[in-house]
Amino acid sequence: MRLSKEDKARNRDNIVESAGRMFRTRGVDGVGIADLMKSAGLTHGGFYNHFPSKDALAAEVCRASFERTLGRLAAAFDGSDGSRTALKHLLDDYLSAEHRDAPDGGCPSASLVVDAWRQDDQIQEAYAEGVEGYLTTLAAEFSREATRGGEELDPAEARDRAVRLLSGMVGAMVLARAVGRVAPSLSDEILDAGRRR
Amino acid sequence: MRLSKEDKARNRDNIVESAGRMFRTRGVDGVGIADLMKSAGLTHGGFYNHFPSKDALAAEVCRASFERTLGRLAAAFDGSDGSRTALKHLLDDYLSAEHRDAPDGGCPSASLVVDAWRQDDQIQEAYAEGVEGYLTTLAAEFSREATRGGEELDPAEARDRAVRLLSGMVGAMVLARAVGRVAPSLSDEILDAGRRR
DNA sequence: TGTACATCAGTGAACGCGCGTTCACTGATGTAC
DNA sequence: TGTACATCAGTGAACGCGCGTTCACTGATGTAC
Repeated sequence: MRLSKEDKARNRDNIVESAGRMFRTRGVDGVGIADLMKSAGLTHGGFYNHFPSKDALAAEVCRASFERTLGRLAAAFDGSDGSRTALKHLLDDYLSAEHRDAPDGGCPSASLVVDAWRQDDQIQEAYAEGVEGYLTTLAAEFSREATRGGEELDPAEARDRAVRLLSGMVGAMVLARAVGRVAPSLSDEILDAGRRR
Repeated sequence: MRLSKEDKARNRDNIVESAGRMFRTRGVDGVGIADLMKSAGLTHGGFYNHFPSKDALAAEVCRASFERTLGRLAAAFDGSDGSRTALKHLLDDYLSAEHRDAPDGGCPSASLVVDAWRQDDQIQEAYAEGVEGYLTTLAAEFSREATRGGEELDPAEARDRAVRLLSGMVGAMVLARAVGRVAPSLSDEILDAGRRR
């Protein structure tokens, strides 16, 4: 029962979408092909009509996740009204209990960081591109806010701050998740301290 | 061929030691019982004479790794000569290329952070205790340095700084590792920016 | 536009492999007398 | 202190399971004429 091109494309999107949610929650190793195809409403055998391997899917998922969150980030910066800096707003959203407890729709920098380290290079490639995108966007916003405040900001310094901000956010998030089930108050404390940055 | 108690204890120590190195490098899921027993000079069947399960070993490894690195940290703080703050020295050591490239002897906060998140609660328990130990030690050193400098430091503020320092270090390290193979210069940049903190 | 045929997305069984765990066995160690 | 027996650490085969991947098959879609 061959499907139309539109149906096939929709199925492919569904696979990437649900794999994206599952990989971010359980890690690439924590989700089987059968799991993820079932969650997309299909059976496991058809997987290879869409992707050459699980690693290739993971790389695509990484790309797609970064693309979406980067888009949201850029939109938030563009729509910023200046009453409160957009970067402060980002920090509060990022280091929230909601984000910690729902990795599936959240930032791939934090949820896929170890998969990028330990899995295939394809995934690391997509991950590194995503991180670079984040840094560029963050550095631009640092510069924009400085300019708006009438200050001068060396581009290298803006970049430096972007790197430290991302490191701090990712570190706080992975730590908060790593103690979340057994030490919830420590986990909250880590998020709180990060927000007071 | 039953072994003496001393031999058995030595074997057990060897297992914890080599599992510690392997888990930190490849993750708990990345190392099989057979692998790790072989690396300790034994065959896989004997594993269960020492540990009730792989998760139990992982928790023990987590405890042992934190204990050792915490001991080193405390010793470094005690032996500090004050010519350069001990915390600055820690930051330089921690965010070095050597530490990034050799996770096996390094800080478990960074290398086991995702295992603590996604694996069994036993591991998370040991991990959370280790993090708590780090934070206590770091906060005490913040207070000590402030006192030495003739300043007043609110304990809550010292603790806050400790949390942010650890988040920043762990975040920079996991990010640097996550892009290290495909984007070595970005990886170096992340470590450099963290050290300039 | 209609027809005949090739293509190919999805299905579900199967393959081969590695994993965590169990088990019967061996023989040196520890212990009761 | 010496002896006889129980204990138990290590060995390596085996078990059961789930995984990534392959494959023969089905039948609707796409296409050549």
